[in-house]
Amino acid sequence: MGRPPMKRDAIERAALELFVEKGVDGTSIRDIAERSGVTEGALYRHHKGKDDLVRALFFEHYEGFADLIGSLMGNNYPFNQLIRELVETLFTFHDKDPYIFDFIILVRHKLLDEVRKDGKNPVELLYRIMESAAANGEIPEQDTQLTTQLMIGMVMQTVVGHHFGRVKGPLRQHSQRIADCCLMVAGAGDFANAEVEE
Amino acid sequence: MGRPPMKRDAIERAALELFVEKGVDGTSIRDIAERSGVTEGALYRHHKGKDDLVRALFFEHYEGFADLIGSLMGNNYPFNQLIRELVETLFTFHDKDPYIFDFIILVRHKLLDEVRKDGKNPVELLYRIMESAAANGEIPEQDTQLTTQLMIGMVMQTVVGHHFGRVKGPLRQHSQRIADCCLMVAGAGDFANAEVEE
Amino acid sequence: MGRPPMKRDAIERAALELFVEKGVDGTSIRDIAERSGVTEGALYRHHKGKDDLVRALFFEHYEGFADLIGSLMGNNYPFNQLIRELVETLFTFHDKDPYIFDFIILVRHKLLDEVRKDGKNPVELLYRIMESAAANGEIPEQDTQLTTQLMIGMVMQTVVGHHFGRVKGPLRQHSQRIADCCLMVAGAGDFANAEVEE
Amino acid sequence: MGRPPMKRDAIERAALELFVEKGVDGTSIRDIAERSGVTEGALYRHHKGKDDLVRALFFEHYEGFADLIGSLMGNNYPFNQLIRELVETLFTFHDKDPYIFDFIILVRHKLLDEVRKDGKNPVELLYRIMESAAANGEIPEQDTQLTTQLMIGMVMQTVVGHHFGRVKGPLRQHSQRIADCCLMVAGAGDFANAEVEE
DNA sequence: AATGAATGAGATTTCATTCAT
DNA sequence: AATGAATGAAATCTCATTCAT
Repeated sequence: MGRPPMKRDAIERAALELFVEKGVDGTSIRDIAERSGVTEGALYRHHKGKDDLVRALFFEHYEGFADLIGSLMGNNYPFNQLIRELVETLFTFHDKDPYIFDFIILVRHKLLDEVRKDGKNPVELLYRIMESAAANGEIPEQDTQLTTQLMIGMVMQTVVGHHFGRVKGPLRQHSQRIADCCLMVAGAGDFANAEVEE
Repeated sequence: MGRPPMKRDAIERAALELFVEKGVDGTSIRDIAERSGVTEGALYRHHKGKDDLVRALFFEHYEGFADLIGSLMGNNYPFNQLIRELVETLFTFHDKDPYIFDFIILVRHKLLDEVRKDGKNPVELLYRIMESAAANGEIPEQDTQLTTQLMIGMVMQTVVGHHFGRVKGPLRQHSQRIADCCLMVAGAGDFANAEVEE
Repeated sequence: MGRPPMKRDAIERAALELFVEKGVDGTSIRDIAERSGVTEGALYRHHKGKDDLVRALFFEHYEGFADLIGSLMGNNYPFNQLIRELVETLFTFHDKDPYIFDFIILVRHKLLDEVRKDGKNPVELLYRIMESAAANGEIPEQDTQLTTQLMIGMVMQTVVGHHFGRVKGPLRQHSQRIADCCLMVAGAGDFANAEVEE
Repeated sequence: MGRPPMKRDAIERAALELFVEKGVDGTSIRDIAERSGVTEGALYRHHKGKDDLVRALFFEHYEGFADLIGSLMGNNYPFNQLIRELVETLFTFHDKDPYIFDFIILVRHKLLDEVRKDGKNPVELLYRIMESAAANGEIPEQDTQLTTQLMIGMVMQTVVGHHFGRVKGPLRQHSQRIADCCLMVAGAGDFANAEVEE
C-alpha cells in the first residue's frame, strides 16, 4: 500500500515555524523543504502550493481555537467563570506552543476575509457568548461587537507584546489580570470576588 | 527651493494603498509605478528600492504617531484627560485616513524589531505616560508594560474590527467608550466623572 | 497462457484518448493512471516510461495500417480497385475508432523520423503500389513519390477536416468521391467506370 | 524613451525555428533565450508566457496566409487562374521560409479550435472561393467543404513530404502539377489548357 | 529627469521515475 | 503485482534592479 506518508506533519511544522520566524513571503518552499528534511516536490503531494499550505495551516489552527472555545461553552459556566477559563485556556495553549498563536496573528490580515461566520469561528463564538450574557442579564446592554473586539484585542496584543519582548514570562501568569480586565470592560459586576480556580 | 516633489508623494501614496490592499509582497514595483503614473525606473530616483520604500513609509507614519502623542504630552494634562485626548486623536486620525493605520498593523511584524526605544516610539511614549502616572499616584502600582499592551490592544483591535466590518462607522464615535475602558484597565479611579471635552 | 493483461489495454486506451484530447505533453502519467484506474507505479510494469508508451502506441497503430494495406495488396486487385478498397478500408477504420487516426496525425512529426523504409511502413507500401502500377502501365509515368503524397494528403486532411467539423458524418460515405480523386490525380484512366463493389 | 526593443524579433524567430526543429514542448524558454541571445526574463516583456508566444506566432502567420489569399482574391481572376496563382504563391512562400509552413502544420492541432470563421482565416477564404466558383458555374455543384479539404490536403502534405525528404527540391517546381490536381479534383473543366504564366 | 527593455537571480511548480512498503 | 510517497531535475515564471537611450 505504498509508503506511509511520513513527511506531511514535518512539512507543516517546519512551515509554521518558518512563517513565524521569517514571515510567509520571506520563507521559500526550499526553506520549508530543507527544514523538514524533504525535497521541494514532496510538498506538492499534500498541498496544491504555498498559498494552499498557508491557508490550510491557518484554518486548521483558527478552527482549533473555535473548538477550544466551543468545548468550554459546553460546560454551561456562568459568564464570569467562562471568561476566566477561556483566557486561562488560551494562554496555556500559547505557552505550550507560541508558534500557532503568532502564526494566526501574522496571517490573519490576508485570510480573515475568507472566514465564514457560520463556520468554526472563534470570534463569532465569543460574540455569541457576549450576546447571551447580555440576554441573561449577566452583563449590561452594550455594543457587544465592540466589546468582543476589545477583549480579543487585549488577549492578542498580550501575545504580540510577548513576541516583541514587552510582556515577559509564560502568559499563563497574566491570565487572572487579563480576565479581570475583560470582565471589567464587559461590565460584568463584581468580578473581583469571582471564585477563581487555581 | 523649486517646486515640491509631486511624484514622490504620488509614489508613496500609491505604495501605501497597494500594500494595504494586496500586501507588501503581493505588490510589485510595476504595480506601484502604474498606479502612481510613473515608470518603474523613476521610482529609483526617490527611493533606493522597494525595501527602502516600505521602511520609509513605516517609519514616517510610525514616528508620526509618536509626534502626535508627544505633542499631547506637552500639554501636561492629567492622566485621565491625556488618555481621553489620545484615544480621540488616534481615532480621528484613523477616520481621516485608515490606510495609514492598516499599513502599520500590516508591516509591524516585519519592522518592529528595528524600532528603537530611544527614538520616536509611540509604544514607548505610552509606556512612559503610564510610568509617570503610576509615580504620581494617578493610577495604582501595576505591571505598566502589560497595561500598556492592553490599552494598545484595545485601540488596535478596534481598527482591525473596523477593517473586517465588525466595528461600524467612524471610530471617533467609540472614543469615549474605549478611553473609559483604557482608564478602567489602568485603574484610573473615578474615570466616569472625568470631564470630557466635546 | 494465463489471463490476458487487462490493465495493459486499459492503460494504452486511456493514454491514446488523453494524448488526442490534451496532447502528449499535456498528458501526465498521473492523468493516464487516473483514467485507466491504475496507479502511477503500475504503469511501469507494462512500459518502460512515457516515451516508450508513446512510441509503442505509435508503432503498433502505424504498423497496423501497414498490415491493413499489406493484406489488401495480397489480393492482387487491379490498381483501380485496390485504391478504392484502400480508401474504403481506411475510412471504415477511422469511423470505428477515430482516436487512432488522430493520434497518428498528432505524433507523426515527432516519430516519423524513426520509421524505417524497410519495416512495416504504410507510406512506403502505397509508394510501391504506385511504382508497380506505373510499371504495369496502369498509370502513366510520373513523380510517384509526389503523387503518393497527394493521395495521402487528401485522405489525411479529410480526417483533419472531420476532426475540426468541416467534414461531416462518417467518412465512409466519402470513400468513393475521394478514391475517384486519388485515381484522377494518379491519372488512372477511365476511373469513373471502374466497377465499385457495394 | 528607454531602450528600443531590439530583441522581440530575435526571440520570435528563434522560437519559430526551435519549435519546428525540436517541437513546441521539446523547446524550453531557455533554449529560446539562448538562441536569441537574450536572458529568459526578456521573453516575458513581449509575451505573457510560452503559450502566449506560440499562439501569437501561430495567429500572426496563419493570418498572414489569409492576407496572401485575400490579396490574390482582389484581382478577380477566373477560378482556374486564381488556383494556379494561389498554389504558386504558397509554394514560393514556402521555399523562401519553410519554417513558417512547418510551424503552422506542427501546431494547428492545438490551436485550430481557436480560429474563428469570421476572422482572417485562409481555410474559410478558400472555401468561399470554391463556393463562388460553384455559383458562377466555373466548377460543378459539389460538396465544396470536402473539396476544399482535399485541395488543402494536397498542398499541406506536399510540404510535409518535403519536410521528411519524400518530396524533393523547391516546392515551386511542383506548383503546376499540384494546381492541375486541385483543378481536377474541383472538376474545373479544361484545366490542362489553362494559360500558365511563366 | 525619465523611460522601459533587458538582466539576473531566485521562486514556484510540474512531473517522469523510483522505491519502501 | 501493486501502491503512492518521495525524489530530483528541470521547466516556467516573477520581479527588483540596472542601464542604454
